[in-house]
Amino acid sequence: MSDQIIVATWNINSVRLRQELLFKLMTDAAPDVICLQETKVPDELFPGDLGAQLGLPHVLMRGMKGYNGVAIFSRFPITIQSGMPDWCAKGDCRHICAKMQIGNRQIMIHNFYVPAGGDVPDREINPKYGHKLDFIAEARAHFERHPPVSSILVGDLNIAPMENDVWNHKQLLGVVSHTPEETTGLNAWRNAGFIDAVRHFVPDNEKLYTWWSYRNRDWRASNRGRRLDHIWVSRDFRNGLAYYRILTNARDWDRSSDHVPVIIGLNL
DNA sequence: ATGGTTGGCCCCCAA
Repeated sequence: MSDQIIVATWNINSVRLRQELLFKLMTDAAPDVICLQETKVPDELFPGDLGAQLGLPHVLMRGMKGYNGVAIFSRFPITIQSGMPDWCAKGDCRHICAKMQIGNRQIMIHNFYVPAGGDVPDREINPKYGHKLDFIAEARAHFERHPPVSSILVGDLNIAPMENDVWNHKQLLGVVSHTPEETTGLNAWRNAGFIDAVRHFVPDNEKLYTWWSYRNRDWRASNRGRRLDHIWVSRDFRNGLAYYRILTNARDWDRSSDHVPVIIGLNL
């Protein structure tokens, strides 16, 4: 017998402002696990009973004042995995790792918020870009030293790695999120032991987006999207991949995030 | 080449 677990990832862009939208996510996708990025709230101010109200009572969070912040809501008990690296020694809140026991299987869930990287794709001029490249290089090195098993890695990775992960490949080659340095780095990280769970289902020549800028009058009409939000699974989970969903309609939810939820069903 | 919008917080920063 195999259990199926449904995992969602979403850059919610302030969990306090948009917590009501999580109930829509529950209605539409019935996830067992929700991983959030950009919660933008210190732990002591995190909405305390939100998880219980969602029916996902096991909650881990790592937040700070004003920006960054990640959280995991789960239907099943989870415990934090301690001893993870402090990426780029910044002490910021861009990663949380949970262990989950389902039956006799122990599953690891990594929730990442990769630095956006600023505007100029040159680390000499723009330290944020250097931070981003260093972050993904460290993450790659970590998973090469510790190859993932029974692991799910999700998050806003802030990189659209493939040509059809952006609305115009040539035009975005010099734009942070789609530069060759970033896409090469992200692919190397993934190849440390993961499969792109969404591209597992969707051919490379098909456009896929999870983010549309706020700076468009009509995001759906212009459709200048990028696929910045990802779900990867370790190679031992390949045969368990059951389905994926990108909740594009969430971009039209009331006061929406600029990112939409990405979901997979995984048979364990 | 530029501007466009949003959230958090304390007036400008990060995205």
